[in-house]
Amino acid sequence: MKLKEFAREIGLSPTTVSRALSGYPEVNEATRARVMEEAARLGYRPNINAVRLATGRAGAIGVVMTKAGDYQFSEFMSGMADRLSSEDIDILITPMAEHDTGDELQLYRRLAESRRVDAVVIHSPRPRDPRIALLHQLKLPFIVHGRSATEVPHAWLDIDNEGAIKRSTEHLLDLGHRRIALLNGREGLTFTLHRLAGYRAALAERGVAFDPKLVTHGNFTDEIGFRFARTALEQRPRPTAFVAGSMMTALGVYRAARSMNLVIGRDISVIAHDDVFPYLTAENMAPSLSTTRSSIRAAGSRITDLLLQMLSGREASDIGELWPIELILRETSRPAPKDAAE
Amino acid sequence: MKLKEFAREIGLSPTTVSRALSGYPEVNEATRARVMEEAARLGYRPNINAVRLATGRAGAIGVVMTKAGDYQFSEFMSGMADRLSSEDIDILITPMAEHDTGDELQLYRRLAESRRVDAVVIHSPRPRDPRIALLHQLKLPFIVHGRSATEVPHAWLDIDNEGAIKRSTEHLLDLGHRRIALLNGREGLTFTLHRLAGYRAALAERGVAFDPKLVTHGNFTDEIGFRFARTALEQRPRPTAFVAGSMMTALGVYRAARSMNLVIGRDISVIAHDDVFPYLTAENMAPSLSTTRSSIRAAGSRITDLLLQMLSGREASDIGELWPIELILRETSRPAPKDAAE
DNA sequence: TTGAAAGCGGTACCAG
DNA sequence: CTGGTACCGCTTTCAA
Repeated sequence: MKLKEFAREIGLSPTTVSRALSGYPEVNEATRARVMEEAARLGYRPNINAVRLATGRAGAIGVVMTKAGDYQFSEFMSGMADRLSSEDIDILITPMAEHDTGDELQLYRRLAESRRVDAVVIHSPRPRDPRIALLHQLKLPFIVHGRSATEVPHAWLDIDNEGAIKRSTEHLLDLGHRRIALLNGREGLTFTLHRLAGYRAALAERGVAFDPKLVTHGNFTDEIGFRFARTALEQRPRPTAFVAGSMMTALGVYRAARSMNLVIGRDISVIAHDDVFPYLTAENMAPSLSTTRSSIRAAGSRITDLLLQMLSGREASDIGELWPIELILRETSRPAPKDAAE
Repeated sequence: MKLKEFAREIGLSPTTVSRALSGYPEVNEATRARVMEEAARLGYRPNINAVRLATGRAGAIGVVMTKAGDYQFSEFMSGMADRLSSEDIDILITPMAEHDTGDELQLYRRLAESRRVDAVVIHSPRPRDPRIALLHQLKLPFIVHGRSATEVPHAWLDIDNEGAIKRSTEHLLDLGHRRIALLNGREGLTFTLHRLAGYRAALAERGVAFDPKLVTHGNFTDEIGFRFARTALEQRPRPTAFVAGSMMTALGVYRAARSMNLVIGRDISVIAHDDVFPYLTAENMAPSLSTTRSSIRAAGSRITDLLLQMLSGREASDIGELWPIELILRETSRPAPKDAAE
């Protein structure tokens, strides 16, 4: 059923019906009530594409999906979905094709020009991220999940990566550890740099020398966690503690330690960052894993909320949230073994 | 720039331009080439919402996202994205609100009536899944990821869950195991029933009695894997092998075994189903995990492909693919310990 | 508070 | 092979 038919059916003009259904103030309340009721009864629903053409709104928030599978992605999406379930807005996933890899900007440009989305979320920013300048220039509203040092004003939400890793490192130092390895994220990303900064700051404060051999960069996979931990543990003197970037890398560290007959929580301490997953929890690891934790799902929800605010007129430059991280001590953060103190 | 302007600019009618750009056959090739070129030069792009209104096509494939986070989701999505990256079709995620939980059908009905998607993917079907009848009736093209016993004709793609679990179980029986525990999926879902059938069939063939205490149902989380394995391993005689529904439950089984000082691959065998994740791999577990494997990403890709075929006219009832599963033996499937043979 | 009518930006039928 | 034009279904001035 279309608007015209429906309007005729209930003896009103399309105009009034449209206004009643869209919540315009100038409609008599009694009329509105009747329209709503009749719409429900007769099953009238506006054609979304017509609405979009007429209003120019797309009714969707865009997310670009990189080809690399990412286990955090679905949690973030769930968070977005939580917030959007009460709105008439969808999430539009734009696949990033292989050939876009070299030219990611082109993808964002097309997305903006196609007007398929009202706003987008930018993930994994770099300190000077060209996507930010581009979207700003194209005037497509966006929010950055993470942070960037670019001078273009923009909305962002980030967790305190520097503080989190600093705190983990400090805690391990307090426990007497001196050789602490860091499993960092992919090189060049802002959060990776922040984590490194937190790590170095903690060492510097305690007068512990920074050793680049104790730091690695890469994706958050068990494989990388394992390989790096193996290599690190083969050094002499070997590290007595690891700061792991994710639960997956922590699993790799566990495995490396076991494969060398080292006991996590005794010979080796570990503190990992936990994005909070429903299917893999730090409490349930053996031994239970000490973590800095922050729900990526909550971030997805809040980011969506902020984006909706921007679509209602809030200034992007007003928006910037830095979420603190809690350090949760469990069984894997223990005093450094005496014999390893050199 | 809009079609009219662009057409005037290059001295052609909107009609011809539209046809040239959309690949209609009746356009002179020279004209088409020129139009394409000029469009690129002048940056003309059709307004997607106008196209959708005029054609009635939505340009998107829908996926309903349940509130529960699911670590397989993003891999499946990646697969879809792989296939769609060469098409002008997006993925539309519809959040399932809390209040839809009791009435999921309503959500699909709204999705269909809103015409926001051209087709949808149905996940986690049940033997008599009402969504299938509904979408069939609403004439929204769809494909089922999994299987359903409903008589309504429909397209589907599934992996051979029954065969996979049967094979795992048989293999363990061949190795001398007699008390084999099964960590199954959520109750009521088709794949859960299929897996149970495979398990029971293998036992029956070998004349091993079925013991319901050795079977559990639930989400694929490390937590559930741990809890069930603990309980099972406290029984006397205890199980000597586990067939785990996922990598995550397998992690729980590992932990349970360790917590009881049992050695996986010696005291306890494990074969799990692996959906193939880039960040957590069976080879890299310690000990390396024997699995039945099947890429959920490949399934996402193929399902999308089939959906596109349906949108081009292929009959839904023609489509049904059952993917075989390979059993990959690694270190966790070993002969049953002698002393456990009773 | 309500209604008439002109867009929104394309597509596709019908002529030529 | 190209063009004129009536839609697609809703929103939003403008007028009453």
